[in-house]
Amino acid sequence: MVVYDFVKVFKALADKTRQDILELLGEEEMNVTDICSEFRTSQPTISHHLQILKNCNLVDYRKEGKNIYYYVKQEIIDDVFGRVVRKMHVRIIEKE
Amino acid sequence: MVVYDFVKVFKALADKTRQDILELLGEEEMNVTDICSEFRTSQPTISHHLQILKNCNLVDYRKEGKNIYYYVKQEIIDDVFGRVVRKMHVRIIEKE
DNA sequence: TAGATGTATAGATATACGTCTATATTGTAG
DNA sequence: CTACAATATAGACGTATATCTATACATCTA
Repeated sequence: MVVYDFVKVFKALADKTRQDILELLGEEEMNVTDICSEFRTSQPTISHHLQILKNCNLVDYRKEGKNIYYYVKQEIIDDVFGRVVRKMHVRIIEKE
Repeated sequence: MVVYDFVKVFKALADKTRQDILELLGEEEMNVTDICSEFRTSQPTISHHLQILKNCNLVDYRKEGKNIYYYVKQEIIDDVFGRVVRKMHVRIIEKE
């Protein structure tokens, strides 16, 4: 059974840039250069954010030539938030 | 319509002590002294954490004499996580 | 009204974090 | 092999955060 460090996960989510990156990657995988072009932040900073998201297992990457494509690990997102939702007794209301 | 600052909320959740406080309060409301007795942290520090949770609307309090009882605002938790779950396309798996 | 109890605020301090520039690393193509 | 393109790492810097002690504020009770 996988054990999550919820503090680590929430810390990763507690930054606007990383939230935006996750939202971007939620649509489709992207390489670092393309991700960077969506922000006014330097490439090394984006790289740093990607490492943080990777460190808590929310994203992963695959290499293709000199490009590195990052993508969301949806099973992990599902699992983590499933646990959070149960732990916090969240009632998910369906959106009309 | 309420607009949440998700960064603020996740920052509030990105601390073990605050997660533990929320879990405690998830069971039943508690006054500050009783909350403190569950931690090895000073009372001012606990007070500080409670203010942070209060600031992002995850908890509220009621006064009763010289005691202040803090409690979880479950509707907010439900609403916030409902939004997060939709935004991140989370599939909640029912636990067997 | 004094003292005691419960809680918050102020101020100090150490550590963590987000950002940048400079540079290293990896991979491709001439 | 060299030059360029894509990405990561190193190191510096300012700000934010978690914690503490001391103290203020609020409320009850004798």
